Amino acid sequence: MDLPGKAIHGETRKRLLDVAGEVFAEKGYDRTTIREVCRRANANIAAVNYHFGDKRKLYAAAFDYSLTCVDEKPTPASDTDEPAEDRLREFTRRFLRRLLDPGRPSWHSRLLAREMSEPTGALEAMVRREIRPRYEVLQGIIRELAGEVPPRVIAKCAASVIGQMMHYHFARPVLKLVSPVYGDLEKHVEELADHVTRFSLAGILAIAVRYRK
Amino acid sequence: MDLPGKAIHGETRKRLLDVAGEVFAEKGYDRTTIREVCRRANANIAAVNYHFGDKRKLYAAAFDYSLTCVDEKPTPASDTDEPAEDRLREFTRRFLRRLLDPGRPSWHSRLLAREMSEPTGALEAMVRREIRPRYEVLQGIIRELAGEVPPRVIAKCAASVIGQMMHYHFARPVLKLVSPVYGDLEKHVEELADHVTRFSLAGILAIAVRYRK
Amino acid sequence: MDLPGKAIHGETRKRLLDVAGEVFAEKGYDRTTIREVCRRANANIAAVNYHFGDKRKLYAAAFDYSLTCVDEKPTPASDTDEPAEDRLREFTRRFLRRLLDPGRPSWHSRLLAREMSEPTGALEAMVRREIRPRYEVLQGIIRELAGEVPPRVIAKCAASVIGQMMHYHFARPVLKLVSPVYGDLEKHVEELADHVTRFSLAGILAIAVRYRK
Amino acid sequence: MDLPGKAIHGETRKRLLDVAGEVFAEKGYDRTTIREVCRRANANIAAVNYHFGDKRKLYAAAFDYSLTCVDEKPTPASDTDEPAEDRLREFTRRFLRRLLDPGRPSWHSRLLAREMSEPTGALEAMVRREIRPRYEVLQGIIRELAGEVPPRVIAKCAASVIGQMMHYHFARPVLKLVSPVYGDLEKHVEELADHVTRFSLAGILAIAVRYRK
DNA sequence: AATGAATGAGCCTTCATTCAT
DNA sequence: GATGAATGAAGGCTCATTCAT
Repeated sequence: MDLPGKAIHGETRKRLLDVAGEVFAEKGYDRTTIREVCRRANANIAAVNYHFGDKRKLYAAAFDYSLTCVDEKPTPASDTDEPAEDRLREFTRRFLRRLLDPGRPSWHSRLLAREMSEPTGALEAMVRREIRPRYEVLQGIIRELAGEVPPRVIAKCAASVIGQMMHYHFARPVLKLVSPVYGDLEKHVEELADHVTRFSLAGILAIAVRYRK
Repeated sequence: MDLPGKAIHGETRKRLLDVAGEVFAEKGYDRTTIREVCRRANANIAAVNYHFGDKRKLYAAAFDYSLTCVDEKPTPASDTDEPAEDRLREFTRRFLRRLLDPGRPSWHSRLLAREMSEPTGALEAMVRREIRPRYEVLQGIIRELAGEVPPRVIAKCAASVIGQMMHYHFARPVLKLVSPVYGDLEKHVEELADHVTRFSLAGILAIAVRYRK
Repeated sequence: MDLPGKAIHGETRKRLLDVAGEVFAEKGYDRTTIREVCRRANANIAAVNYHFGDKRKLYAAAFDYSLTCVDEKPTPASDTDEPAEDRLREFTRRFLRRLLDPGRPSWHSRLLAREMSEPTGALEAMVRREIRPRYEVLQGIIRELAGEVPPRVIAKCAASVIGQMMHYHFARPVLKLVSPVYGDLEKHVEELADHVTRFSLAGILAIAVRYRK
Repeated sequence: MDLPGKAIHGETRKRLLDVAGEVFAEKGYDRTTIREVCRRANANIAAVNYHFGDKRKLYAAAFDYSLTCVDEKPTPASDTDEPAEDRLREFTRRFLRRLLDPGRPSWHSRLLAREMSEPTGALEAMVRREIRPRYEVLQGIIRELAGEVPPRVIAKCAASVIGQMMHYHFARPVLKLVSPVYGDLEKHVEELADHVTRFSLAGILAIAVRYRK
């Protein structure tokens, strides 16, 4: 007998995961209630504890799941033999597109943003699987551009590149209040990518020149 | 002899404000309980209601108070006739010092960070009073460096400069996980300021050159 | 062996309803705490929220439940072909018995009394289901006694009959203070019913005679 | 120096009393907060406790004060040598006028109504000073109409007369729901007084006749 | 006589969690 | 595998009241 709302065996867990990602991203960990998650997932109130143990573990699972969902290869820009400059441009374009494009399942990056400003312990896996690889790709590019410079300098340059882009994500509400220009800017991803690329390119080279003999 | 729980008339409100700032910054809005604030402020549980009305208003007041507490003048770098390059250096140094120096009452900037990632409505005043003036100072410096370029370009450069620095604040937990280098870096404010200045200087000039005839 | 606090599945709701009726009737809405209701119902403090949503809805449910509990048929006096006079006597007897008999679950009528003096919105259903039918029965009897008189006159007579009886309920504390006689009277339901019947019969006929040609 | 809102010495107490009567009548004892009373009386939050001791005593004082405020003589209908029938008419007219006339300071009777349905202990004085005298006047009239009948019978008749009238006060919300006719009726005090007089007159005489030899 | 600050008790509500089925 | 009933801990808030001035 098929009761309405009764899903296929084992489907509940997946639905829970999907909904949890959205809700956690939307409201943050604390403001999210497992009641709402269960309701939106059309599941029983006890389902979370049944499938995941408790709220925290649901969060961890949702977070982890949000990573495996990302189909896009994170490192395609590195293993080519294009010039480093082009690869930098490609890197920023991809990064910003992913960060700002409204078409994407935004809850993924929002989840990340939340996790960054209030880490719950689920961050580590994410860094290992998502963030660090990107940093490494970027550092590879920078190394090629800068030549023989200490790793510390590479690190600073990488942070400078990423920081410029992340700013448009994190400071979004502030930027909009600072000037209407920024409200408009976030819609022009390509323009931003171009700006960041040029700005960073010059920056990297200027830094590097000090370490050349 | 000062018995706990019985302070000088009118002191409680101030104590509440101080403690609230710390706790809100430390735990975020939701995880903060007015019970804890009151306990740490050595005040009665009803004191918040009496002095501020409710939790949200206490938050707003603490936030606002955290702004008025900042004694440092926000715009000393602009009204000199030093070369723009030096003023940029001075700007980044001040900014980073304020952002990262552990000696400062950290809850001020943490409060800001929280407000940025989950705005509660108290953000607007802060932008008007704190953020925007700084952006304007910075944009003044950039304009001087870049010469005749569209305001939109100035805006992008300003975001690039600020973004580099804010990244060390916002992404702190992530950076530490990415590489131990970053954990060390945040202790060397002067070094970072120097890096950001050089990197940005080159970036700004490179961007500007495209708009020169 | 029945451990307290762990009753048969689904029993709690009913127990809550029963106790709530009593307590609300005894203390009024405001003075009633859900804590006490839960304690007396041997239920957890959160049970009210779980089963009814909140205090107000518990009240509404208890009120409604108190209506469905009344097993006695409200209209047996009307569908006979006894003389109208006898039916009036039967009506008042039933009414007063129900109003004053200490053997009955008093919280039912006390709940009604409370609702009358400070309506909470639950009154409408009660009027529709309990009060109006009785008024209509009574008006039927009066119409038969009075003959062709305007509906407005019927209405006034009905109010006069009911009012006499309700007075013993509502003004009970006052009446006892006015004279000890009243303290005694409320125990003699049959005597009161007889009095009200005779008094009203004469009243109705006296009123009616003015409208006869 | 005269601060605005600063009243003449000793005025506060009186203002408090006035406001308290209104608010208690409007909201009932529990729903009334000392804060609101003080605010509306333009007095300090501690004024109630200062002048009256506590909330309950304020209520008692306001209740008592509401009695002394009634300028109208309660017993003018008795000391004439008009025929008893006319005096009954006059009694009901006064009673209903006072009960229903919207022009009067309604909080007086509302306070009484509240006190009747949930006595707080302030009722006794009121009965002694206000209610009992009226009952005695009415019983005098009835005695004159009924002749030699037992006091108990007089008492029942008095309750029948008063009950008819009080019903329009107490059951007002119910009556309006039962039929729109009642909503209209309460505006026609004279008509109601006439009805009650005729109805009661006949009732009293019919009761009395059984005790005549 | 009167005040504003401060108190402590207690209420309703909400939440994550667990139990019995 | 999954559910609905039931729990207990705690949180925000409100209120009458008192204290020091």
